[in-house]
Amino acid sequence: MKLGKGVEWAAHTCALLALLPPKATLPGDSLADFLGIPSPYLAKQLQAMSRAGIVAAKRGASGGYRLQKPAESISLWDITASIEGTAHSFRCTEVRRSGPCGAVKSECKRPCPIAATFYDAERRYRETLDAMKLTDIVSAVAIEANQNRKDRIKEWVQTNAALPA
Amino acid sequence: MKLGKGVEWAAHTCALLALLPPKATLPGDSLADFLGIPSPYLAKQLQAMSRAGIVAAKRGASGGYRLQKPAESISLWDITASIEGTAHSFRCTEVRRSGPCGAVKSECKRPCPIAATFYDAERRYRETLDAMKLTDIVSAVAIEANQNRKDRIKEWVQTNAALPA
DNA sequence: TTTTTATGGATATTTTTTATCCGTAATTAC
DNA sequence: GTAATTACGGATAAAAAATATCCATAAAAA
Repeated sequence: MKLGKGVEWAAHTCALLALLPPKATLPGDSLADFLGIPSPYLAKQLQAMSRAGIVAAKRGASGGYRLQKPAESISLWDITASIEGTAHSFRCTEVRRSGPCGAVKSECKRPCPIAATFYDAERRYRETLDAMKLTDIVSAVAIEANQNRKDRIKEWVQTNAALPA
Repeated sequence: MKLGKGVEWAAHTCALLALLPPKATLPGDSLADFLGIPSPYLAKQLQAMSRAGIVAAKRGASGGYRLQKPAESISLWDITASIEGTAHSFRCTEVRRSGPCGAVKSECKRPCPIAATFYDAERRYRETLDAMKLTDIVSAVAIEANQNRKDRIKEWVQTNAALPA
């Protein structure tokens, strides 16, 4: 059971976008530069989040990305789901139906108890991520950071962000 | 986030082994046949469960596999962990440390709040699977099955299981 | 002694992940 | 209006992981 590293990138990207003044945007290349990750690949995650309605993309000069919703209504699950999808982690191939003693359809009205337990576990996993909002992440990160770093981030944002005309 | 299909196979295999009389064993080939899955690959999962102390393997004629512990002390998490390992699903590459505004070591004493949330979610996932014991699975499966299927399974077990001399 | 069966290693195949590139469209700056 | 900037979508390629198989060996029973 493994998540792609795009999830980590996407989450940190959103945490950065949450610091932008309203309506301001940051280009994909700048975001990748800030995080020290390959830009063309991050672009994929950004597109996915754009399609999911998490970020708004603006083309053209002084374009880029910004959050499309208030940070308190974006959860870590929203971000994860936009990158990884919402498919079940447990793939039930209905083994119980095959083999010499396979069950017939009438015995399989309810989901297999093994699959049902995994789905329940996944639901709890999802709920935990969904309870963590982008605002919570930003607060937690701010607590850890020292003043010097906060200043440098602020300066970097002012240098790289574009405000609409 | 995806689990290999070996997990499903391993779980159903254990559910079958739980029906054996004490000390009786079932060969790997028979287990694969019962589930209708490729035998050489199931052998890998059986070896993994053997190393994890979930099943006991007995070589030689009339050998095979049986549960090594009482079914009530084997959980769905035990089985999953033996096949998939216990590594975190979220891979934190400490992105916060890199880039032009990367955090210094003293700011990273606590785990990144993003990673911490994932670890918390994983813990709940794990706890849910750990609460489901093999005995619970066997009971749940028995409730769904009709009498005819139960009889056929019983017959199949008697035909294929080997009792020690 | 022969047959049965698990073990561990090696290998092959397929799928997924990771990563990059490019032509196009949209938008702003000049 | 023109040129520069930037996102978008598709195509592609390289790397890694999952899936699947085979074989030589060891162990144990018949």
